[in-house]
Amino acid sequence: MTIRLYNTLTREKDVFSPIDADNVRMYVCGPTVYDFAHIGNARPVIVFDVLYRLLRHVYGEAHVTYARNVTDVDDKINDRAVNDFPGVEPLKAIRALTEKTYTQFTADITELRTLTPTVEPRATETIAEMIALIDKLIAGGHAYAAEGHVLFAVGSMPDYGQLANRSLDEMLAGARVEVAPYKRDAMDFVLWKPSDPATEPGWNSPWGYGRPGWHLECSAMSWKHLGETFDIHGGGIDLVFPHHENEIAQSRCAHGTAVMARYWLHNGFLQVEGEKMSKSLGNFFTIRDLLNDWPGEVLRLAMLRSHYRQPIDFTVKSLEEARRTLDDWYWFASDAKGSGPAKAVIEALSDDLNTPKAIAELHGLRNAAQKAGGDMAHAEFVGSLRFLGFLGETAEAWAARRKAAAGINTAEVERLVALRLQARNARNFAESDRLRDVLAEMGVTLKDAKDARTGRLTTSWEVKG
RNA sequence: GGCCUCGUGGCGGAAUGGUUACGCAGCGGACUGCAAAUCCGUGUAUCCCAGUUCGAUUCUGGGCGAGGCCUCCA
Repeated sequence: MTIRLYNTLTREKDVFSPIDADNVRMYVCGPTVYDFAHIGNARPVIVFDVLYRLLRHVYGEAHVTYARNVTDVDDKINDRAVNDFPGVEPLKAIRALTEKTYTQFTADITELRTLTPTVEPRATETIAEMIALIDKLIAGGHAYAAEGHVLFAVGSMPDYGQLANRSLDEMLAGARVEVAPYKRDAMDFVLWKPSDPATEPGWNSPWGYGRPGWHLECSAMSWKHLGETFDIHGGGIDLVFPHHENEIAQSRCAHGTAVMARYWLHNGFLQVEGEKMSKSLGNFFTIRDLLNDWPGEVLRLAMLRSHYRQPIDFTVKSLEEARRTLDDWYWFASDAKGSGPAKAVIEALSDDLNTPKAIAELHGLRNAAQKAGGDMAHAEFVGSLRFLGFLGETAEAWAARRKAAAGINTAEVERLVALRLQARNARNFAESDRLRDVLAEMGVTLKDAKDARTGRLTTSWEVKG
């Protein structure tokens, strides 16, 4: 199976060929854990989860290493920690905050049916590697210390700007950065900055008590867990510049390598109801908010209905459609045993993670199973769904969610359903229709059928949205 | 100002140098006391202009429109 991936580095769909097929390595920029994760944060988590699943399928579960970092030191975290834990020593305060938010994050994305990465390194546990990286950069003439800071010298790297496809001159022309007086070049970025021991977290270093720059964290964590060069680096498209560009600069210059990662993948942005999500517009949703109203699999399906590089417009309508689809899939699959994923699904995913096409294949498998009615077709449909992270619960549990959400009193509903069936059998249609309306009012949908053997009328019910 | 995406039916959303998926909604039919659910079937689209070509939605150029990045951001 040939996997093709759109590589930001080459601006083309490249054939994926791992450095070591026995150990395929992928790094994805994870969350900065200072608050609840929002639905935009969920996109890369879901997208790269699908890629992880595909790689495991193709190369074997034991042969893929997926690292997704946790940024647990950052100025936003510091500010929040000072606020939430006044009087607590800074390092302890940020740990308390990040421990809490990281736990929330994990709980949220678990509901999105994402697999746990092989390793989830924390920045604060990778400080030694960061200092070692800075040492290497200074020794190689790629960084310099100035006024308690250590800065990366972009001028020391001839092809800086390769990922963003931008030259230094172009960047300077449009730059809106304030230039600190101690910078040699306006585009130089910070690797290490001084901390006030009283109010800011910090660590001892050869350049004084301080903390790492954001970009450095990912270079250190990927190095520690995946090596100097690895296969895939992922993240949101907004990270291309400066974050990923700077990671590349740090890692390549420190290790003297031609590439940091061979394939750079970036997911598109998410909008909400046609507008950029922001707190001021009032369309800001955390994953937790949405999970209160929608099952995680609905969010997951709604997300995968768009190709990962396209912008996605997250709307209530799209969630409703996704829920309808999953209702049908759960109902139709009805806990059948699954086989492995269908070849067509794997092929769709192998073409730069074409999840919309993969979903179309799922519909095709469902309809084929409908027509064929055989276990084989059913098994492939179910197996493909499971492979993509759906059908994570029983059909009964899925239906129960709906009942719980609608506040259904099961005993009362069944009493009314029985009464209606009685009226109907007595051909008292006025009464049976009245009861049907009462039930509809409660959100209950009835399904009438005839028992094939006895010829008796039967009624089952469910909650539909 | 610089860099980069994108523009497909009512909506979402793939693909393709020639026959344009799939889902939702709509419509018709079966079933039903009538419905619903379910099943079967079905209409509708490639932003505009020019070029290349036997043929373009697809390639090239221009235009118009939408969005992103260049600053913390998934």
